[in-house]
Amino acid sequence: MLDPVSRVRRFNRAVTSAVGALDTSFLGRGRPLGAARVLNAIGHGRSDVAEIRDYLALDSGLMSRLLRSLEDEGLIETAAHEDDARRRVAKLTRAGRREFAAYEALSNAQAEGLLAQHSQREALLAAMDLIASALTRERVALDEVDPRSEQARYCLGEYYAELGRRFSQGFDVSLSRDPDAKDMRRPRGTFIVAMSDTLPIGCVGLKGTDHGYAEIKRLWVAPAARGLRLGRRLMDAAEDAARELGIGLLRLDTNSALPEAGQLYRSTGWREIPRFNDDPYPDLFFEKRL
Amino acid sequence: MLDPVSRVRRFNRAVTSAVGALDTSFLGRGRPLGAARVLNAIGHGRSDVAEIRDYLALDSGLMSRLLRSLEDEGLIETAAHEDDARRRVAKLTRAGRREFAAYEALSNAQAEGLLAQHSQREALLAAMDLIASALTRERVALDEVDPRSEQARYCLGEYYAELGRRFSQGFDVSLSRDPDAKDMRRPRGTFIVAMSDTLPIGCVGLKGTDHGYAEIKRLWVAPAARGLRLGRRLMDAAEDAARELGIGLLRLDTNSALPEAGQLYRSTGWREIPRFNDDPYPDLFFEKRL
DNA sequence: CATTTTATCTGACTAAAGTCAGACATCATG
DNA sequence: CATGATGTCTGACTTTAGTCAGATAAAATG
Repeated sequence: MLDPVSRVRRFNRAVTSAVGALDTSFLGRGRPLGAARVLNAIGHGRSDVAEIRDYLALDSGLMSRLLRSLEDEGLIETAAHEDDARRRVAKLTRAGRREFAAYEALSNAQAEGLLAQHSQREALLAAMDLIASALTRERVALDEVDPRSEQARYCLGEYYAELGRRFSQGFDVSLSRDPDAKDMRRPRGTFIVAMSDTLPIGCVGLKGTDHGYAEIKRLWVAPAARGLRLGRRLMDAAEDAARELGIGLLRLDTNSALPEAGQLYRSTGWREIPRFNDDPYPDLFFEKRL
Repeated sequence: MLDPVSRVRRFNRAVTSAVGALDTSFLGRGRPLGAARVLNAIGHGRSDVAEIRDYLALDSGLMSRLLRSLEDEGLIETAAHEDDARRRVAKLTRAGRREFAAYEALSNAQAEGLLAQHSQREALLAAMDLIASALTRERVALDEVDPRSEQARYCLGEYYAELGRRFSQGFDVSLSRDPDAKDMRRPRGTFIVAMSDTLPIGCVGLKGTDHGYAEIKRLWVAPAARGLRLGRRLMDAAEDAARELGIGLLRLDTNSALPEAGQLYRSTGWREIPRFNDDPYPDLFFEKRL
């Protein structure tokens, strides 16, 4: 009763019935699940018919019929794709948006019901984040985004909060050398976030300088996503971007209060060098030639 | 992207596809899911046909056909129930046990695959326990068991380990007044474990004495199950058992290093009394008249 | 012991999901 | 611009799941 596999299987059973309950509530809107799923996929912004078919793993014949039935209900409209008249795009009508909103309300109610079952909400949410990150591990997308984008700002906020917790003297962004956003945009540098589904779970910045090297900044991995080797993937992506931009030398600074970071650098070809800036927070400095 | 409901829904999506993958692998054995589910229910020890039907929420007609198809495959045998010839009981044949083992292997492989996705196995397992406990909250069964049973011994082991962590001086069972198992069996007392599915997640002992009162001992709730008001449910069950046994006065001892326990007692009609034993660990003593 | 209740089974049915082959229009390529 | 590839659609089909109304036999009840 204690072995890991039984614990996972107990989790599976618990979660299966919760998921089944959502399906049942979806059926309450008088439409087969297949049609409801297509409607929801369109509502969530998937317009390309081929993409929906792929996402829901549907046969093209079945997909076609489901679209027809939604059209007959007056919930969607389809049209030929602008660039390729073989492809079709679907969008919700006014009635479709209403119906989609009703499904959204059901999903939200289920999610809230699930949360309400536990008085330690934050613990439950953290556990869910951890599991969702583990399960979607191979579907984590590394996206280059603007360092001022919502995703980037979220990651940086979490990063600063974590430094505040980990440094004995706390962390104050204004004392640190805050990189200029334009140094982390192409062609001088870039900013990469790791997205699991719709949640940012890690980031790294590549900051261009005028001193013949670029710097790696703001490497962060969400607590729920640790253990997935995401730090390494982010670093690899940043180094790839640097190579693309013709950068031959990288530097970074870090702090010995973050031992896992130092270990990552050492194991991936970085070598320690003397201090190369006067930022008060770092006490370890690394360099890597590409 | 940060609000609790989106986090829950992200978790739902992640988990749905993992669960779907198991169904798909079950289909790989060339049998519809309905039949596979019935076979597995029988394999897991459910023999009574009515019980299986109830568990899987199947119509009696459908259930009957599924049993017939498994019988035709030579995987199960059915017979009339010993005590009631209307009822049927099903059991696996030799071939059925082989086939069941194959399904078990698939389930175990899926569970292991899921675990392998995360290098921090313990963190992942703890998160799964937490979620499974929250989701099966209303299905937690309070069972009276022998204090020497496997479930009871597991709970006590966890309980002692936790005391060791929470007491600054550690905890050594041999120094404490370890209750005799026979004092926690009917008719002198009882021992109750809270079972979530197959996992014990809490316990409490009612220990009979010869001094005109009974004692509450070993109240424990697994970390993953805290916040579900399980402690209160266990105490209620223990008090109910005491009333059944004709016990009019209850006492217990606890330690101020366990503040949540003290709070529970105070809020449920217990009043503090002077020390009534010489156990070195407790420093708080309570009494409740039933 | 007659009557009612219960557990299972059978036949007849429907709905939903999924499969497959071919038709058709459009696009990409040499 | 002929040819093959691609994306969608339609018709014909099967499988799976599920429903419902009796039929039957065995308890339970008065």
